[in-house]
Amino acid sequence: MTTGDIKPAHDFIRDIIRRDIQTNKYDGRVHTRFPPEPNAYLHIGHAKSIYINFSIANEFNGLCNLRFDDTNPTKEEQEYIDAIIRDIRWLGFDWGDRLHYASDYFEQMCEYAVQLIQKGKAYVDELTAGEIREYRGTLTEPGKQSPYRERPIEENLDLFKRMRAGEFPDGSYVLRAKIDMDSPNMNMRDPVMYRILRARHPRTGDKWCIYPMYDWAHGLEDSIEGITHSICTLEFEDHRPLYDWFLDELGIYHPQQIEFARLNITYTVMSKRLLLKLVQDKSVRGFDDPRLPTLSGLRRRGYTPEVIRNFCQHTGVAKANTTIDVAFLEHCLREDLNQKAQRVMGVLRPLRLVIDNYPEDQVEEFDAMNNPEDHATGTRKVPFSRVLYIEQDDFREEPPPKYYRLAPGREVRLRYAYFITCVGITKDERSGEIVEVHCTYDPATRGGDASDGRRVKSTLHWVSARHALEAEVRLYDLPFSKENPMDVEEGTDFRAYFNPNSLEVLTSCRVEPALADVPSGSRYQFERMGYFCVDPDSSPGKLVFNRIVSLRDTWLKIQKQQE
RNA sequence: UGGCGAGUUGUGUAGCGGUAGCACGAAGGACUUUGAAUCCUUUUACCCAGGUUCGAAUCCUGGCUCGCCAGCCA
Repeated sequence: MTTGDIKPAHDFIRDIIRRDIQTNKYDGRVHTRFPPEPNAYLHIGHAKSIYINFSIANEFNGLCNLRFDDTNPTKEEQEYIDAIIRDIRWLGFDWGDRLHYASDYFEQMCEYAVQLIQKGKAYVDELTAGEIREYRGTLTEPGKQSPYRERPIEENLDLFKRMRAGEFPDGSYVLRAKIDMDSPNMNMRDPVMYRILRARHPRTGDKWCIYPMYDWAHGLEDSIEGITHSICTLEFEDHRPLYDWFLDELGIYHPQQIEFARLNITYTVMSKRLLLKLVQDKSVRGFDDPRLPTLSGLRRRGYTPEVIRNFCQHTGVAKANTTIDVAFLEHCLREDLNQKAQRVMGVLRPLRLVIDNYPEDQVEEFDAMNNPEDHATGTRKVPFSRVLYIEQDDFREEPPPKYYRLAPGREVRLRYAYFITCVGITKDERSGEIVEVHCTYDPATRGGDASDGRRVKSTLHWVSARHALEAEVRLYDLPFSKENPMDVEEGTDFRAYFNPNSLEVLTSCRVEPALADVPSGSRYQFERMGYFCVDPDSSPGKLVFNRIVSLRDTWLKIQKQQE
């Protein structure tokens, strides 16, 4: 697959928009928006929505707004506003001067509410929350009308004014739309429009003590901003008749809502509420934990914005609920990083290797390619000496079938350096653990080629013990052990499937000296091991890398087959 | 047993009355100074049953299955 290709974007949303342009429905205009509630960090599911809204606007010469849906101050915080802005910028999207807030429209919304009251289409109710729930009926039984439903218009006007003025305690009154308590659509059974809520709002402070409900506010926000296509997720499908009702009763500009299926990925959870739980119970270290599908987590892990954009583009847009295989995300990662990441040698689990016939004090430098996918990146020098570290996995005393790496008596290549042959091992007398491998090298293979045409079956990465830098490497595995962690057995919680081995910290890794001053966030391929990103915890004295993703590993597959 | 929506290979997606395509995955092979990358080959699908039609994944009818909805959350 070539995720870099430009797909002739053709999905049901773009079909609708093309049709609307042809019929001149909105004077040919296309104006979308991404409307997050600032109550949590964004995750890759949001990235899909962001991608759809911004790229559609871009494709059709339209605009896309960023609008915070800040209608519930009990859950929303400035920290989230800041994080969301940072994440969308990082993804590479720009909303120009069109950063809006639902709270900018509170006054206008109140005026609309008064209009509805005046039309006899809204009333102040004083049923308790519990009573409202009872009166609403169930999915199969119709609701009952509130005894306050037929209050005179003047009284409603007065009460609503006093609700706003702060004359009543929290929860004592609500403003409800007067629609249809018998509707088979629960959303139409006189939904609440305003509640009394004394909470400090991140932007309006204590100015308001009544706040609009999402269902009331959302359609108005889109209308006020002149949005043409209000793209949202499937669960809002049966709210659409309600938005339509509000807009039509008010007689104001009417965008078209289009719903698409939200993104799911195997072995993770894609819900703000659940991600918050993992953070709160310290299963992970924060919203930016590299195991989480949050944008800040993926960024810290080492994802590039391009990976996420490609992924979003190629997962498509549809109305059927689907779950993408996490392997596809990893594919997108490797595809991008393979092009971009500088190659380097790093040993994760070091095993001492001594070249018996190499002069004690000699040091050589070999030229290593920075990126074979991009020769313009040039080469660097890698020091070589008598004592090296190789990967523990790259030596077996008793090699299994199809194992090509180093074993007693076997010859392999050290990348860019020499052919070496294993001539012996040293074991710890007590534990029996191999502590050192002894080899001889063939000076005629300098640079890694045998002039006599001799071949070896494998090439190992290595670092010079004297020159290597110590590093910490954090290995990540899937955050959950179950394909769908939401599919919980009774009495358990999705956290029962949290993968306790999703983080493994290796503290005695060795990397080549070229990595001495790497900046936080830079990405490398440790040859044969995977892609790694410098963590913010890293410093020149104490390097810390996150493994972004391993390389595809054929040997691992062979081993699994052999089991 | 109310309403809304959705069913194309293991996964995701195309198709819009005329040979079911693409990508991921999987399996095999070529190449290889990364068991990577790259290249080649193979593999499996139209939810079911009727109907319309020369011809149906596509249109019609009926069923089945799955998702969402009973916050003063969004």
